[in-house]
Amino acid sequence: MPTATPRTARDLARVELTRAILASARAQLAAVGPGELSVRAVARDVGMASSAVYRYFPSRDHLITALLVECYDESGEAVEDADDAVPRAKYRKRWLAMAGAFRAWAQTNFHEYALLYGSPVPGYAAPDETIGPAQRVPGRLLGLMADVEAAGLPLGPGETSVPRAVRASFRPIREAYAGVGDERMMRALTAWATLLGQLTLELFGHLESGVLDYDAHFTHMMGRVADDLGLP
Amino acid sequence: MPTATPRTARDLARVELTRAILASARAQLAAVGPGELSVRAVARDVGMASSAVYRYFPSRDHLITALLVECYDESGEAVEDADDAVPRAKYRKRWLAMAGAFRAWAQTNFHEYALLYGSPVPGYAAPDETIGPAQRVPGRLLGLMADVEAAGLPLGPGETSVPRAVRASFRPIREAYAGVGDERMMRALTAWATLLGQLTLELFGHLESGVLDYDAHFTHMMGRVADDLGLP
DNA sequence: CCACAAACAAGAGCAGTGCTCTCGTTTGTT
DNA sequence: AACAAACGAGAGCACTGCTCTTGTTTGTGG
Repeated sequence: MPTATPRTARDLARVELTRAILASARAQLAAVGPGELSVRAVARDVGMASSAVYRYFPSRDHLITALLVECYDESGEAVEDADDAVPRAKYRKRWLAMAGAFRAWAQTNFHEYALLYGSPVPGYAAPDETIGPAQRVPGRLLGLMADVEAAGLPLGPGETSVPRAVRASFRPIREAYAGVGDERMMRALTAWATLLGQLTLELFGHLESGVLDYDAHFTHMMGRVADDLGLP
Repeated sequence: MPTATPRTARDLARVELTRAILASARAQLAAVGPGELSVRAVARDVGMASSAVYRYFPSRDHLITALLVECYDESGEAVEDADDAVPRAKYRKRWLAMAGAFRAWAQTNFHEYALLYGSPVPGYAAPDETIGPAQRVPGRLLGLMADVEAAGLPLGPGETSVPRAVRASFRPIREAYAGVGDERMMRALTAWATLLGQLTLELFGHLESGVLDYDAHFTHMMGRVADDLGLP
């Protein structure tokens, strides 16, 4: 929802300052992590009293919400760009490009990744305005699945039947991505879980004494996931 | 490393109070999440000045470390118990039991799960004493793999060759679980990522508007992972 | 042009935090 | 009995999110 065009100088100053506050908060996020984000530090950074910041963001949680959508959008755009840079019919390459782009974004934006996919910030319930941006990344992955399905590509071996209860369970997703079959949908959801789990393991240090070459490990694992997804 | 048997009354009081402090912190963790854990609140709870707590835990981080090992051990014990309750040769059932027990522990100990597998606590580097307990859960999963390998069970279809670089990359794990082949090891690591990723998605609310029946979804997904692991 | 209300910025203040320092007391050992 | 170590409590520092009050700036309707 784009803000109405600022008519008065005050309106302009408001959007400018809002942007500056958000930018400062984002810069801090690069250094300290979501829980340590300090409104007072942001205020010092943009050069005003801490109480003045509350004119623009009524609470710290509102600031975090803004950061949340910004980061969801940023990561979403990163994987969309990566997807768009690959010919539409090169399905496997698209998947690998998206997974790689997502990982690259997470690596260079560690605290932002933690904000999005790590522990939820305490006492904070994500408002509805975040669910749209939050679904950009998994949405693109399912978009790839829809393309594959439309192309009539066969699934790999190991076709398990999806029980009725499970099928009914992800009906909300099914409706948003009609055309993707149950089996493929189930594999796509598993792929998303694997991708996120692997990134969590890697970035949060759970493989520290077990895996040496994260790049090779990740690439190979995503290739296996591509196999499971039936991407040629 | 068990503490030396307390000889004097003071030593006894010390282990008692240390336990009480840890218990209070753990109780708070059930309510508020790792980042909100307050030393002062713990002090109030056990009925002493906040400064006195620092005689037992030199910093908040040390307290968190103690909670970390306690929770790693607790979750590890939960999956070990689940594993032990199933006949050794019922491999598939063992996997499903472990995954289910791990999920159950995570569900009933949300903040503890967030502490272990969510965003790392800021400015905190997990000391070496945590890596042992941290590997109990994935260790048991790999233990199952070793059993399967020893039984000579074949792997399912889709045998991908593990590149040399990847094979060399998880050499530390290979050495700890000798006997597990590269292919099976790689699948086990993928299974672990999938399990953790799915739990993260589910518990941290990323499936909120997409999946309705978490139980059915999880059980089915873990069954698919069992297929991939070649568990009959 | 002027009055008026809304938006704004700043400062003080509240209740809370992790942590340190000091002080007097208790405890165990020599 | 003497002494050092461990202990508990309190005050204090620097910090946090947030609120309230005060005085100023800005845009607008008469």
